[in-house]
Amino acid sequence: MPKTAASRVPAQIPFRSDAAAVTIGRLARAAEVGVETIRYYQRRRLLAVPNGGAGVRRYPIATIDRIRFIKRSQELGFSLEEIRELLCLEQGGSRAAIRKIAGARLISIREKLATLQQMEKVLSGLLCKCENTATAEPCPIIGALSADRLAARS
Amino acid sequence: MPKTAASRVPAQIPFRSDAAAVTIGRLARAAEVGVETIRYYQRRRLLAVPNGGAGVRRYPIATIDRIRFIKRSQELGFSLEEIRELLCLEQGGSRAAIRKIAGARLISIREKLATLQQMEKVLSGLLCKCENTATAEPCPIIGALSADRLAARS
DNA sequence: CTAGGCTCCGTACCTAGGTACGGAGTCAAG
DNA sequence: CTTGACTCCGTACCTAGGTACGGAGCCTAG
Repeated sequence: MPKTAASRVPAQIPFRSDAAAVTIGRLARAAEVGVETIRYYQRRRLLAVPNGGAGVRRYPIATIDRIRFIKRSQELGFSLEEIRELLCLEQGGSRAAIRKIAGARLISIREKLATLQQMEKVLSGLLCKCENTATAEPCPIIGALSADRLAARS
Repeated sequence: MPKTAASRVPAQIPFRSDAAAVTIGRLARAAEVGVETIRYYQRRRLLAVPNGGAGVRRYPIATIDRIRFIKRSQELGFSLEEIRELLCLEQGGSRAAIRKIAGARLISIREKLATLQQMEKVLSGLLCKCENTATAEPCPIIGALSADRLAARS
């Protein structure tokens, strides 16, 4: 059996074991993020720095869930600042405040969608036109980009 | 009549007038970008630095069109690096090379669209569920973010 | 006891697309 | 000739979300 990270886990946490706590490296592996990422989240105040000021810090295992919460929130498009607010509201949460953050994010997602859909429409139209134009002709894509304004319709 | 930028235009460019040329400030106002943006495009090699090494540079008025080309290309999602390539291909262009750049950009736009559409679906579903849940219940949005994985269906 | 692995901490670096600043030079009008 | 606007040039800064580095301290197995 190789000396992996998992096999090096001691049977009991040696000293000052406040209800199952791990070092930052172990936490990072468990949550599948980098150690630097955890420190970064601490600087951004998404994660607390454990109270003990001296020596190696110990993190409660619940921190793993907190990091996973962050990652899942990012998948929905939330910024770290928004996630910080969501984490504040998580306990005893004001449902209205949570809906407000999520609603704002939804609006911005829809705005980005509209922008991208417009880009997609124009660009696919231009590509199509370029493919159906004689090789001797000037490129319709370059032509459109050189024109006074981009045409939305092919 | 106020002493605007336009009114300060001399009737004739005073000296070394190579077929109508302007200073960077005038160019920036004409193309509706900042002076710093033009310098930035020079550093990124999207715009040439005029040949004369000494004193104040003069830019051919065709540079205005070049800057507008850049701006319109950005509206279609092209990066500055891609735009630099498009500008190289603009003259005597290989149509196939242009299509290749545009096609790659179209693919990445469609990928972003798919990601955003997924986000939109999940988030709008969660918001809807949150609005239709009793106030006493725990927030379904927080619940979903705390769950093992985000549900794609409401 | 020593080697190694890990942690702590600050700082710098990365992408992308700029924006801001400051000192020195230039240029044209009054 | 002076003043004020502009230009040149390098460098630093910004957002967002991290990643990388390096020296010093800690901790544990052998």
